[in-house]
Amino acid sequence: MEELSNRDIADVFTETAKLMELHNANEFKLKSLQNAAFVISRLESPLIKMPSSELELIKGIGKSISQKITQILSTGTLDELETFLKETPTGVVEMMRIKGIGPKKVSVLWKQLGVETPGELLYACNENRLVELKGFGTKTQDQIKKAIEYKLSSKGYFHYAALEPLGEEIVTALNQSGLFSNVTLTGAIRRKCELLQQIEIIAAVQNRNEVMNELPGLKIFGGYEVKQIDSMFVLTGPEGVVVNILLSTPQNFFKDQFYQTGNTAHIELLRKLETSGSLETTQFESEAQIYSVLGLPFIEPELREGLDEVDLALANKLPELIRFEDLKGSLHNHSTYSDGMHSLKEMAVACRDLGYEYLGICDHSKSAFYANGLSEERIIQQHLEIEKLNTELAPFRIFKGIESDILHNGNLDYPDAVLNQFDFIVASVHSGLKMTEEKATERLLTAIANPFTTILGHPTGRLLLAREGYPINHKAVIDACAEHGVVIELNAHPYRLDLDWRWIRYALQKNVMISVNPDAHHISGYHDMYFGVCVARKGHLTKKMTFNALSATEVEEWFLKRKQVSHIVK
DNA sequence: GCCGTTTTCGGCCCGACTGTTTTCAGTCG
Repeated sequence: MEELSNRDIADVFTETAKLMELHNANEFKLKSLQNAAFVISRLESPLIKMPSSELELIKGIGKSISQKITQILSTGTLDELETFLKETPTGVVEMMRIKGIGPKKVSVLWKQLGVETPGELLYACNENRLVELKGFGTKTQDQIKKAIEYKLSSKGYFHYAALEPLGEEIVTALNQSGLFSNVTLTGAIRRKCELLQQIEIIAAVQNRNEVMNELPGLKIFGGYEVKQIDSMFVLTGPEGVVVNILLSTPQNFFKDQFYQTGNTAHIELLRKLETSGSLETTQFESEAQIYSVLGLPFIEPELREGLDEVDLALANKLPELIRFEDLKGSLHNHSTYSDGMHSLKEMAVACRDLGYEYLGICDHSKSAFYANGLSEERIIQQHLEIEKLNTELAPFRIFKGIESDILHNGNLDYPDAVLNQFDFIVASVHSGLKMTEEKATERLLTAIANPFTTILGHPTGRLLLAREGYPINHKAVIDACAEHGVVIELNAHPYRLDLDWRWIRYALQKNVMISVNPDAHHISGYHDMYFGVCVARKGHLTKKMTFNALSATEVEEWFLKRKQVSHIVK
């Protein structure tokens, strides 16, 4: 074992004191540890060289602490520390390392908000949950948010939504620089993968040497660290964002775009179709031409994952993918009735102005106390307001929905008589996220079988780069939705994208419709449906099978039919 | 838990800073 410095020993005491504070241990006991850490860190001579009998002579170190020092020197840790660590979720310990929050604030976040990882905390910041807590405010929330985002990005992965705007901005800047004849995104960002490690770009230029010196100096790359490997530039931004720019030529541009976009498996599958080096010798005018030479229709970038897209293309059975413009309404949105930022009317008007036919308002149900879930009285109040707005904004239509918590036993959150007052119900899990797969699946199956359930909300509860979803048997859940005519939500929040796109194919096989829901807590949240469409396309979703690509009339008919079923079953 | 004596228990490291307060609590180095 490496020799422990005074610094290391002090750190063990500091860490222990922090955990003691988190667990509300004796204030003065932990202060003595803090004090010991302070004294030790300022000590000139290394404790490891000191006879243990002399430890107690140091001011601030008594009998107990000198024994602790001895233990640290021989084992590298402390019994107390280990005990506290066992009693604390690792994510909570990690939260204490976030700059700006210490044990007191972490304790509030953990105990009052139920937040157990930095990722969940980031999500809570985005949902504006912290500002209401005592001792917290907007500035603290912003500061925490920034600190966590930085931490996450330093791990090397980014949410698609975090990099896409920058990617587009760089492509535009490169185009406008006049240095290149053609510029495009490639790789995972062009395939619209939900998580990205970098922004990949191809830029075509006739004379490579001309741009070599100029590219790093472009204004948009101010503050970037630049490395050049052959014809590839690797630029690292101040926030840790990595941008790879591959220099191509006008002649090879589409070929390079093609090779760089599909993942390795996709390219391998296509190489098998290649006859006598047809790709090597030919110059192409477009990517579509490349596929055509291979005897295939154009394969959309989102599909180039090396699954069965090449077989489908060979059989001419590629799906016609859903487009963002196909969406006709937005279901599952929040207002100030629960934890949204805008009033019902503001949400409705904004939705209408974006060109949608309808809005499904789904505030939280009563069990979601943290989100100001609706009591039965407030539901009545909200419904009156919706009716008034429906007259005012016609033909725009607001559907009365609720995001009903799925309770631990799988039941919904209101009695049937109350559930019956809604046009539709999104049933979601928000608590008890640590069930076994068997229990979590059983819970969902019960909720799906409930005749009032219209849409199953964010099926696994995952938060990308932040929290694993609870484990579920996807096939069993999708089968149940097929059996009971329940629509599955593709929650389009860029942290969720849940149902995972890899399961959409199975849902489609079972004839289960998918609703691309923004879960908007803010007017700007409607845009998230775009990210939902990105991954929905990866999952081969079509317009026909997209629930909110239906017109207001069709959706209304579906809701009515579904409600009739609930009466028959009863 | 440790210290320092008013020798047996009461008070405890510190100054700056920030953000949330309305007189202070929490964090940092």
